[in-house]
Amino acid sequence: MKKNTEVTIYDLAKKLNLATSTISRALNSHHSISQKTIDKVKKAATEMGYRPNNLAASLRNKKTKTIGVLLPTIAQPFLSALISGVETTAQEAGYNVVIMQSHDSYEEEVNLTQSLYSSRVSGVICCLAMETSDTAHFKIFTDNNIPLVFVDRVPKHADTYRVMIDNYAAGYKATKHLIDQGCLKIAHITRASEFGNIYSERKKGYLDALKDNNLQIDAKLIVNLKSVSYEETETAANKLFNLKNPPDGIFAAGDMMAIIAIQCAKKRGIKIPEELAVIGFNNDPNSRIIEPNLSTISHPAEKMGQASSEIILKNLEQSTKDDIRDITVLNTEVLVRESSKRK
Amino acid sequence: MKKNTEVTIYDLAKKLNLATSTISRALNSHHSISQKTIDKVKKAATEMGYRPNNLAASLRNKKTKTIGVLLPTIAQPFLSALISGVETTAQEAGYNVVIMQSHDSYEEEVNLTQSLYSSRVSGVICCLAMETSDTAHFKIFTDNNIPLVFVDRVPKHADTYRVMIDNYAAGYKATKHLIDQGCLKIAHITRASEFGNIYSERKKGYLDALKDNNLQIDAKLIVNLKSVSYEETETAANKLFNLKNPPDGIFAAGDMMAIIAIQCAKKRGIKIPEELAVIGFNNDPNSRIIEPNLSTISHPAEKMGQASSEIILKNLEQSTKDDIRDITVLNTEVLVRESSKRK
DNA sequence: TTGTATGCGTTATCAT
DNA sequence: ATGATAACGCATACAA
Repeated sequence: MKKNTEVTIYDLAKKLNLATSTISRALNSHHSISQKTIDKVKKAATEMGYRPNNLAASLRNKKTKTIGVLLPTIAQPFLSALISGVETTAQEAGYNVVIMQSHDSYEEEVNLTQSLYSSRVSGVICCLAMETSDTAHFKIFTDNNIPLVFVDRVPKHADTYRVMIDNYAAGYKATKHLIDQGCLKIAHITRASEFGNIYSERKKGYLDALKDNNLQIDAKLIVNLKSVSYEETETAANKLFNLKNPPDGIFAAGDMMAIIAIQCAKKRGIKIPEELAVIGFNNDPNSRIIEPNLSTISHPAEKMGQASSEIILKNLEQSTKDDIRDITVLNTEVLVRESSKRK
Repeated sequence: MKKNTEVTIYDLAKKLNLATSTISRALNSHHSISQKTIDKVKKAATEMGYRPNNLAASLRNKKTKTIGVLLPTIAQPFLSALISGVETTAQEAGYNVVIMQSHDSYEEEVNLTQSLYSSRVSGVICCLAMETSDTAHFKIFTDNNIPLVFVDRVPKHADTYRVMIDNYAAGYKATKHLIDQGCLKIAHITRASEFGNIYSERKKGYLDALKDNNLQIDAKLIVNLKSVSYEETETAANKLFNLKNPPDGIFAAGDMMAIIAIQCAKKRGIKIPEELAVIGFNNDPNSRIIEPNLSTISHPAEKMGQASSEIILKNLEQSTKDDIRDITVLNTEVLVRESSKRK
């Protein structure tokens, strides 16, 4: 039935006739304090309803034990799984996670980096907004020795940690898989992004796989979407199917795009995978619900989150400043399901 | 090229020959400071690379401008949409959001409430863990005037804000819809939860709809799942279909359960919706990908998040302590799609 | 309109 | 093993 009374270490000190410094040390089980005192203090603390004030400790210690996560949105299977990985790992280490959404806006992202800095987060994990090309606003972190990890959508040039997959190799593998199924006219549906390199890397893989297998590159078979709205994707798919020379395979840079293309094809009576083999990217839950089940590229979202957290934590725990700003590349694999399995 | 130098208001004061209090007020655009001084201070601040330290301000003000969100997991469409709503609203008001996952464990939930309290969050939004029956660990918030909102999975008895849907009415509506389609033997697949009342409310609605329409209640047609794993749900569905008297309609308390049931039925050649009409709950993205498209109950996740945030914010902004711990009930509606549309 | 002084709750340094 | 005290960066009551 305690009310507004915030119990502090002063109250404990008064009650036990000890100094605040002793109380503080006892609460932290400092080795220089006798076990007897530690027990006594902790007992009194719970009795009096003492709750440590992290704010004060953080101010004093100049470290907050919270990791800032800045990403386009939470409401996307890949990103929410990534956050989940970040959060679980951080939580185990006693760190909190604050999350901010840029909504894919450069301007919001800039503001939020300020806000993260002002909150004195111990480390930052960021998946860049679609709009972002320039990453100068992250300099504030590196300048102030705050570990920074870019994940998935990473800048091309940056002397910071990066956690990613090999998008080029994945794009190549996906395309090669379709070729192995006998596809000769493979379309590519992707997102138009001027700067983000993940889609352009996937496309590069696609192009090289075609080249390496002596397949012709047809610009009409490459579609760049401005957004992944249902309408826009559907329109694009229909345009592909209406070509004089329609595709017999589609590599979509995301599962939703692939799924919409499949739905679209089915409406037109196109047989999948016989007439059209389709492969997506990400392994969203959706990919196992669409019929036929969608072949796709696994994307270790949760693991990427964990890896990012671990880099931050390692960097924070060890005082030895290693300036290795290295790149972590996680594996992907082709998941073959019914949408592309011809043999 | 600034290094470890943290610029504080002291530095600004020294530089401009002003008192720290003047600097502080100027930075906050306090009305008692001349515009000229305000401009001068702000200019110097940006020049010197000053960044406010929220930590210090929070300690001083005894308010952190952060909202704590405690829920089972992030990686679920409904919950990530909910968080998104919380976060967007909070962000607009200049509040941060820290997120913690209980992983549906009571023990973790208890620990995390402590941790949230120690972080001195300004308010708390919580969706209870599946395991949680007793909510005494939240008393610390109400005792200390920290606004607390339970959302979706709320405790039955609690003098705190609650944001939810009318699960009873929704269950009733869903069942009534199937009855309207001519179903006579309607099964109900739900989650076994001893305490959480959302599933039991939905079931109550189901039962009452049957009664009100003079349909017999058959215990064999009611399935309580321990988890929503694919395997367990599939087994349960098959058991239903193997009954002497199999159902001609299914009301599942979640979309995934409904989807698995549909997939299972299709494998057995059961025609949907002609032989079996199915309706789910939540309106997950998945529900529009399964074929036939799944009828379901809309669940305003994003809105629930917003509403929760707004309650916290309103409570924080106004100093007038209104002790109205009221319940916000949001609307749901039946979304009729192909899986249940018979006429 | 601006300045002085103090406290928010901790932890760390230096002493005892 | 324990104590006294300063400091973290900011905001406010009070004074001028």
